[in-house]
Amino acid sequence: MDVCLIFAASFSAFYIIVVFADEFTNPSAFKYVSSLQKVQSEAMIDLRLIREKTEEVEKALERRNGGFSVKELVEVDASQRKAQGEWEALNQRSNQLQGLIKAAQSDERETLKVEAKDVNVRIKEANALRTELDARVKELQMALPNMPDASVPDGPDENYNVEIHAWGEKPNIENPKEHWELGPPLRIFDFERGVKIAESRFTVLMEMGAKMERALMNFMLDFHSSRGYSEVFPPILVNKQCMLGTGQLPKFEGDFYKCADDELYLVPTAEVPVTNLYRDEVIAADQLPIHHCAYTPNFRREAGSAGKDTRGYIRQHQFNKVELVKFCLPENSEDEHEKLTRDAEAVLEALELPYRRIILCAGDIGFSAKKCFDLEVWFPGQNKYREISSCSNFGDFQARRANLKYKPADDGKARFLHTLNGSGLAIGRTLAAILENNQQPDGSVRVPAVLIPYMGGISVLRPRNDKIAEAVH
RNA sequence: GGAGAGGUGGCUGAGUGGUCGAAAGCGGCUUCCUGCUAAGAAGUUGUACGGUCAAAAGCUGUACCGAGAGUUCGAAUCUCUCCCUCUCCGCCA
Repeated sequence: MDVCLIFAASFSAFYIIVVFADEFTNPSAFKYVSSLQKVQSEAMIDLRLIREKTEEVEKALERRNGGFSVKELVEVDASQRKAQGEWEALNQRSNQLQGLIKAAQSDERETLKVEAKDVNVRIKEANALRTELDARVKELQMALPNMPDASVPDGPDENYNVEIHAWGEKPNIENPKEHWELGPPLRIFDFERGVKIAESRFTVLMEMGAKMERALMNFMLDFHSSRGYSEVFPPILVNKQCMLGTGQLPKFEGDFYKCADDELYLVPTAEVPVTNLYRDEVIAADQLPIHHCAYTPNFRREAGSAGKDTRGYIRQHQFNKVELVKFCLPENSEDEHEKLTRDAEAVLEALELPYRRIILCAGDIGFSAKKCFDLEVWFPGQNKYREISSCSNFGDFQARRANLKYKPADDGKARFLHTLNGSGLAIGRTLAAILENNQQPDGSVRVPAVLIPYMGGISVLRPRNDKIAEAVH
C-alpha cells in the first residue's frame, strides 16, 4: 500500500513537471497541451467537438479505464446528418407542393396531389431512418463518459490515485476496535434486526446511534448553510430524466432502486434531484454561482460489491448524506471545485477526524466527472483511510445532459454552465469514524465538541447492558 | 380514486384546417426625445440542427404551439392514446 502510494506520488510529481516543462519550453507541446485544455474546458461530449476533434476526444477518453471508442459514433453521426438532409429536402418539396396546390386550378391540383402523396410516403421513410439514426447517435453519445481534465493523473485504477495532503493526527489507541464491535454494546447499531426488517446491508440505528445520526445531519446542514450554501430538501424519488441528466443512466441501470409501477427511482445521492432543480432552465449570469446543500437518504443496490464491507455500517443499501451542489460559470468551476472540497474538509476538521485528500486518477474517476478529489477519513480499527466524501467537477457534462444554461451579461446567447458536487459528508461513515477515532479503553466514546450541543449536551456515549440489546430469537 | 377544465413564445393571452413561428399586451433590447428620474416615440425581440461565409454578421433550409400516433396535398386548429397542471368531491400523514 505504502509502496504503491510513494510510487503514485512520485509518478504524479513527474507528470506535473513534464506538463509544466512542456508548456514553457517546448512550443509545439505547449500548443498541444493548450489545445487539449481548450477541448476540455469548452465542451464535454459535445457532438460538434467529437466530430471535429475526434482524435483529441478519443485520446482524452483513452485515459479512462476500459477505453472508449468514438469511431462508431462519428460514423453513425455522419449518416444521421445525411439522412437528416434528405428528410429536410423532402419536407421542403412537400412545403412547395402545398403552396402550389393552394394556388392551382382544380384539374392541375389533382396532379399535384398525386405527387404530394408520393413525397409524403418518401418523407415517412426518410423520417423513420432519421429517427432511428438519431436515437442511435443519442444512445452512443449518452454512453460516453466525461473526458478527464488535463490535471488528472494517468492510471488504470485506485492504486494510481495521488495523495494531495493529509490533516490531523491519527489517534494512538491500543488494540483499536472496529465500529461494528463498538456499536452494539453502546446500543448504537442493531444489525440483525435491520436484516429482519429489510435485508442484508440494512441497519437499525438505536438510541444514541439514532441521535448522533440526526445530530450529524443537523450539524452539517447548519455548518454549510452558514458558509453560504442554501438548504434544499428535495424529493427522494426522481424520474428518469433526472437520472439521465446527472449521468447515472443509461449506463448504470442496475445500481439503483426503481419503483416498477411508476418509472421513479430512489435517489442514489442528493446530487440527482438537486442538480436537476434547474433542468431545462436558463439562469441569468448574475444569479451564479448557486450553492446548495441538501440532506437526503441515499439508496444504492451495491451491485458488484458483494463481499466488500459485509460487516458494519460502511456500505449500506440505505444511508444518509449531506450533499453540496454548485452551479457556476465555466471560468470559475476550477476555483469553485477547490472551495467545495475545502468546505467538505472543514467538516472533518470541525469533527476532529484525521483525513487525507486524494486526486483520483483517470481510470478511477466517475462517469460524469472530469476531475475528482476524494476525502478519506482515518479508521483506526481498520487501520486505513476510507472514502467519506467525493468532490467532483463535471464541467458542462451534466449541464449538457440536463440542459442547464446561463445567460451571459454581455451577449444574449445562452450557454451551458458548469456543475459540481461533493459529499459534505456521508453521515453513516462519519458516525462510524467518530466511534473508531474517539473510542476509549472502557468501550465508551467521546462525542466531538461541536456535536455536543446537537446531542442535547451528551458528551460521552457509554456501554449499556440492556437485555433488549441482545437478540432474542 | 371520481367528476370537470386546461396545457400556445420570458409572461399574460388570441387563434378551430392553408396566407401562423404564430395577433395583442406586458417584459427585454436598441435608438430618439427630455437637467436627472419618471413618462413618451420608433424599431427590434424564441430554440435546436443544417447550408452559405476564413470567421462573425447577414442571408437561407428544416423542425418545434405538452408527448406520440392518425385523418388530409396541408394540422396549433380535427380524431385517438399517453403525460402533466388546475378546480371540486372522496381518502389520508
